[in-house]
Amino acid sequence: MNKNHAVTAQDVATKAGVSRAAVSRTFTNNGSVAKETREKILKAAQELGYQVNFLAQGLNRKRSQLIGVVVARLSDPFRSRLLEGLLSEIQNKGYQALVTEIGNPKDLEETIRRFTQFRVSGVVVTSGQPPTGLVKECVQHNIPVVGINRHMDIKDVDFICSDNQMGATLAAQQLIDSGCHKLAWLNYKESTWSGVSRGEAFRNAIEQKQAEQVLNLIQITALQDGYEGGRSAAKLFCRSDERVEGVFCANAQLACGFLDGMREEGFDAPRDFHLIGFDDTELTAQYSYRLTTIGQDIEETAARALSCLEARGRDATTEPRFEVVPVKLVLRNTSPALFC
Amino acid sequence: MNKNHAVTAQDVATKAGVSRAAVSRTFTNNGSVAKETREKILKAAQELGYQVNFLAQGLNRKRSQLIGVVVARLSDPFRSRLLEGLLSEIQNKGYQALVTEIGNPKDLEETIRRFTQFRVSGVVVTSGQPPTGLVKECVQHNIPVVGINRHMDIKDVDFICSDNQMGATLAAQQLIDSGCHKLAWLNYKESTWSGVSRGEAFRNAIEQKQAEQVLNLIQITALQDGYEGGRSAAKLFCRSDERVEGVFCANAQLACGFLDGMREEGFDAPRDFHLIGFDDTELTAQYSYRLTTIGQDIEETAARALSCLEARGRDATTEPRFEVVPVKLVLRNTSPALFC
DNA sequence: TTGAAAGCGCTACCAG
DNA sequence: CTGGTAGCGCTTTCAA
Repeated sequence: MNKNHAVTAQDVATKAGVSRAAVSRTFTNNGSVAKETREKILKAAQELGYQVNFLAQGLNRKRSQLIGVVVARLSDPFRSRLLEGLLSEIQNKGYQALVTEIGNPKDLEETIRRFTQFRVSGVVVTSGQPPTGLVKECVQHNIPVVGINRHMDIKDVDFICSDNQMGATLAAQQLIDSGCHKLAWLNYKESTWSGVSRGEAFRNAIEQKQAEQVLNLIQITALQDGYEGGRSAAKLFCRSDERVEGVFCANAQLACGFLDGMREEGFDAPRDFHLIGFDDTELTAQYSYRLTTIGQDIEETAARALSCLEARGRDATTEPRFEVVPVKLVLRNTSPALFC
Repeated sequence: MNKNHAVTAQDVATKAGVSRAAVSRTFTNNGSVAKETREKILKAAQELGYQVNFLAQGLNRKRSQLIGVVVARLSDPFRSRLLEGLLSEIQNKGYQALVTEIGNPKDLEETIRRFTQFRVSGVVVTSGQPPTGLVKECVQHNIPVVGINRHMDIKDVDFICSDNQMGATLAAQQLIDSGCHKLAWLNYKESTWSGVSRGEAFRNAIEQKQAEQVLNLIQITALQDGYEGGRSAAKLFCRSDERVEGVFCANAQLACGFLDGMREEGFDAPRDFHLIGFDDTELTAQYSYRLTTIGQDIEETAARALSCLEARGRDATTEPRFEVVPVKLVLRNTSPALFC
């Protein structure tokens, strides 16, 4: 077999009877190598089982083919779907994902620091509010940063975001067309930027429609996030005297919880009210929920994120982008299609 | 501010008036450094914002503080929970996770190769059957490998596995104690080792009980995996003449799907039959399912996986471990607690 | 097109 | 305890 020691470019060079510079060139498609030489090298490498040492390569280039990904609460199906999409895109582009989960936003600092220590080629933030200072550090280190479904006022950071405006408008349209007049917006008390932004867009959409007919919009606030938050919100809501005909939720987990909470209280959709959630996940499609949702285009989002990273990697002074990815209305049982 | 160039150990050394060897020592807690010197260095480092370059460090040590994690189908809540647990453990122990998702088992080869190129400190395989040859390659490179919820006959690889035997026995016990005589085992046609193993254990448990009373066990085979697999299996099953009182499923997704499929056909648990699934996830706890499940101890599993990696990292010739993690029965609505 | 050589930033050994 | 030094394996000018 092979010697116990890992096989290096020098080994290949020796075996092929060339310099190790030539080996490097063939493997990085960088300099020019005579076709014949190249083949000799490839053959030798093959036989020896040579593989580039990424650590050494990165050290030299001052840049690894690693991409840092910041995630949180993977138990939320949407978040894990997003991670899945990112992983797939990252791998397709020939990078490797360095994934860090942050429990509380404070961890983000240490995380990003770690990323820089690995000289990552880019950082994707899908959770937490990147502390401005830290991101600046990345920018200083010349590491591109892209945020997904969030926004901050930081120079030189790109953002990819689902079209909350469009989503809210589609939802409002659907609810109103279904004949709902008493509408509600359900969101978590300490919602992220995404949630807030969806709420504002929904309110705006409703206000526009108010020119044509009388509409009523209330706000339901969940004290927790996720499924349980939605569920308790529903129970609390039922105990109030308010009634509502159409509900739009900041995310799918909240929506599923709300639906279940209402069911526990004896109400159901679409019989007693209509319900639309943001984030189309496997869960929302399941028979017991069949939630009408706003579907985000995860593949597109991931693709654009990577493309931002690469663009800014090439030229750090690119004009910061804020890209909006179209969403679509996925009609299911909780607010069914209209047959007019 | 700082010079544009990243600050190196040499910069710190110069500023502190020591050699860069001393800097290295303080930051790796390796050699011995006078307390005073150490403080000088730390201070200088602080002021300069020095951070170890992990690429250089890894290159030297021939080992990075990276741990490779192989995952698949993160859309399955159990899998994403497991990843979450692993990430948390990996980070707590001071490593960073290099996560790769593999679509089909063929990708595993390239993946593991990439891992070795980064000189990872270990590899956790949560999906796919690691091709023996590849794992051997890791072992040759002296990279510890641990598999979770799977098993192969490879020398020098450790395995951590939920106690399928115990889970199946608990499930059998519960169903029988609830008065079920006609039992069924539901699994995906091309199930992984875990599923198969759970099925065998269930069969055994039933057979043991048969000494005491007349029991009947049939097998329901899902043609797809996951929720949809369970759902179609239920529909198919209902169309047959078979009837069943207690069903045990290889995993939670299958179980949820089966339940929904049965509901679509007008049956429900626990009214018409009892149902127990493997994998306790957030989904199974939700009101619309409230599935009785066998709960795996993910934190414990992750902790043991890491501990195996570290043990084998220290001494590659450790006796291969096959560790079994206890599970527990989580009683919910689909097979409620007995009050005897 | 090719090879020699100068590092990338850090660790670890060895002598002092 | 400390500093000098020899690499780790690769990339990338620079001449030839």
